[in-house]
Amino acid sequence: MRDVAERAGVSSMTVSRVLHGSSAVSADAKARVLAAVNELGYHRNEVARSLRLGRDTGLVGLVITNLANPFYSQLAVGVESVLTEHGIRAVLGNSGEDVEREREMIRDLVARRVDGIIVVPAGSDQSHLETVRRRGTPVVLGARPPDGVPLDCVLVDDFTGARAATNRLIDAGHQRIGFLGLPPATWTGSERFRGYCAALDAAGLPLDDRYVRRVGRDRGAAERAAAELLGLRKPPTALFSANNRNTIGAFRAIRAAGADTALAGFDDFELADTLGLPLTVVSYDAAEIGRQASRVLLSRMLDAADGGADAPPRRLIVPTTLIDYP
Amino acid sequence: MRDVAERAGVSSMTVSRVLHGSSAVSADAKARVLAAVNELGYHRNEVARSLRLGRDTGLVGLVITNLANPFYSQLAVGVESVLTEHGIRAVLGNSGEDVEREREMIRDLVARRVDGIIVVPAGSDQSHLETVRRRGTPVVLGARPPDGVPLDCVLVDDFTGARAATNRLIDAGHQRIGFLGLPPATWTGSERFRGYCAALDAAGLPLDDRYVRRVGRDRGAAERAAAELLGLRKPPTALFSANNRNTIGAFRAIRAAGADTALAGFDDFELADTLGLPLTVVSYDAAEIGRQASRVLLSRMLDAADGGADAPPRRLIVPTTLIDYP
DNA sequence: GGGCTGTATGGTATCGATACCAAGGAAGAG
DNA sequence: CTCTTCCTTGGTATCGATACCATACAGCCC
Repeated sequence: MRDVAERAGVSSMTVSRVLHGSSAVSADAKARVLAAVNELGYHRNEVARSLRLGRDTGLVGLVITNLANPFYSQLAVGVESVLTEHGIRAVLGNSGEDVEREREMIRDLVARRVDGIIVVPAGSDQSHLETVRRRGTPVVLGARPPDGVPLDCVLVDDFTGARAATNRLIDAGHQRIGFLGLPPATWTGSERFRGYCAALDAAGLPLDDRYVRRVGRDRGAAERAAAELLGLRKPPTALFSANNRNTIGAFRAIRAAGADTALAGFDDFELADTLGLPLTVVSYDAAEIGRQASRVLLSRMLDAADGGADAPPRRLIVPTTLIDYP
Repeated sequence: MRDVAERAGVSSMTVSRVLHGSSAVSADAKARVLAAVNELGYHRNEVARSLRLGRDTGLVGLVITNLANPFYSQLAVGVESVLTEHGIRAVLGNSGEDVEREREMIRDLVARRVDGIIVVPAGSDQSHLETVRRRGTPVVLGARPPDGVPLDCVLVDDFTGARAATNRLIDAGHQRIGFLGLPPATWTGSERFRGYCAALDAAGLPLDDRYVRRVGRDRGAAERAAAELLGLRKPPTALFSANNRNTIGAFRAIRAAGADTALAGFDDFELADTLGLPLTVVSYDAAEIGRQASRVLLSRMLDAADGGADAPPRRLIVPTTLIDYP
């Protein structure tokens, strides 16, 4: 910057004013400064700027449990797109569902003085996130709810989506509908099961424990569980599966058994239209979770910069839609 | 830091030394400092540190063309995993295959004084990347080769993979093998076509232009092109498709036609084993590209810190393997 | 012309951590 | 006992940009 000032024949203050664009500078000086900037290919040093301002690094932390999962990578795309519009960059962290790694990453991001953090929390202990927020760095949760701490979050409408998919099966005349899903300890697993139950209940159908299997995220386990359901003396005529891995497992079991069991599942996936069986999926825009989380975070960052009020935590819900294949 | 120094009854220099861990500090002072750090929950301000050092922000830029594509998100996972081992974080940019956005992002990353940049270049004009490198910020290309500039890169072995897949078809006795692929202007498109040609050539089979279709990345277009090939008077008995979208399009066309055309394709994909037709795919570890790119970048960063030598650009190749489904 | 307002510009201190130099103190050698 | 040497510690300047205050000068009114 000193070089630019010297070349333009002004002081570094004038250069700063031109680049920052705040106070009045004569047209003449401004032109000379801009010319010098161009000639020297000068960039303002953002590190020094941040240090002086004591805030506004223009960086936001993004901690995700598993970036290789298309759901989360789309969420990241949504985050990146909104932040970029505001001249902010995301600093990436992949926690691999490990709370300890998440904790370290958050600690590191705070040391780097990021202006805010978006995190898909790996576990139910979120005390470190609340600590960070209380110290003045806004935190927004994506895809999973806060647990005992007052944090903003953006969630998929798991309950409504699961209920709608189950209703689609009920409307088609099915009365014995199996459930293939995640352990109830996870938010998503519990909400989707709740939607399934609510649909049965509203239709006056009984909830039969023999038709309910919790298998985790593993495709093979889902396939075996679905095969078991199909092998019952009085098998379900339809299955609702609570995520795409389970849906694929169920699909394989149905095809292997040569059954004509109807299938509906949470999560769209790329080849859903190519499998060759009728299939209903609950679809939603994963990037939208990221976009909304970013917008909430940006507004919190503005509040924080104004020394602002501690508004109560917000909970935003991204809607789902049903898609029927083929 | 001043607070910590005061509480521990030492100067800020001693605190710095304890945290940085370089010079000798008495066990007594060290203990008092660490206690004070714990009590106050102090983190070193990385912004100030970077400014003082004039380098070593501990940040690396990662500019990707399309993070929503599983190939690139896995590449990002590989990058992140290696960088994290070294206490470095990735700053994310999603260029959307737009050279202008890429250029702006690179400019921004330089202003933020990142220690290095990994980029999947969006276009053939890479002059801005070379400019950055010459100014002292190491740059490594992922998944696409440098074009007229001496940059390091990590590539998939497109040629060998395509040749091996085509050979698999030839070994099965096929003599009329169609090609479904990307426009030759892209590196990947050209290399994979070259592999296909080399396999035919080595087997003494003629290259027949009527069996070659370039369709881009669109699945529908691939499906139509494959249907055309199958509808020829003397249709190919096997198809090689140059990426997973094309493979899926070809699969749909084959199934729709009720043909028993053999199929081999570049890129593995999640449901390849569930489609129910025999299929050979060229598989590779996308995360490995990211890991290798990170390692090359780290070694360049060390060189740069040592004021080091300008070693000639390196080109690393990630191998492929054939997988036969089912 | 004196005093006043307002604009354009420069000087200086500062953000927080660290490099460099200097100095205090203890231990060991002669 | 003194001198040297090592070990530990503190003071000060510095990285680059900006907030704040001060200053210089032009234009205006009475």
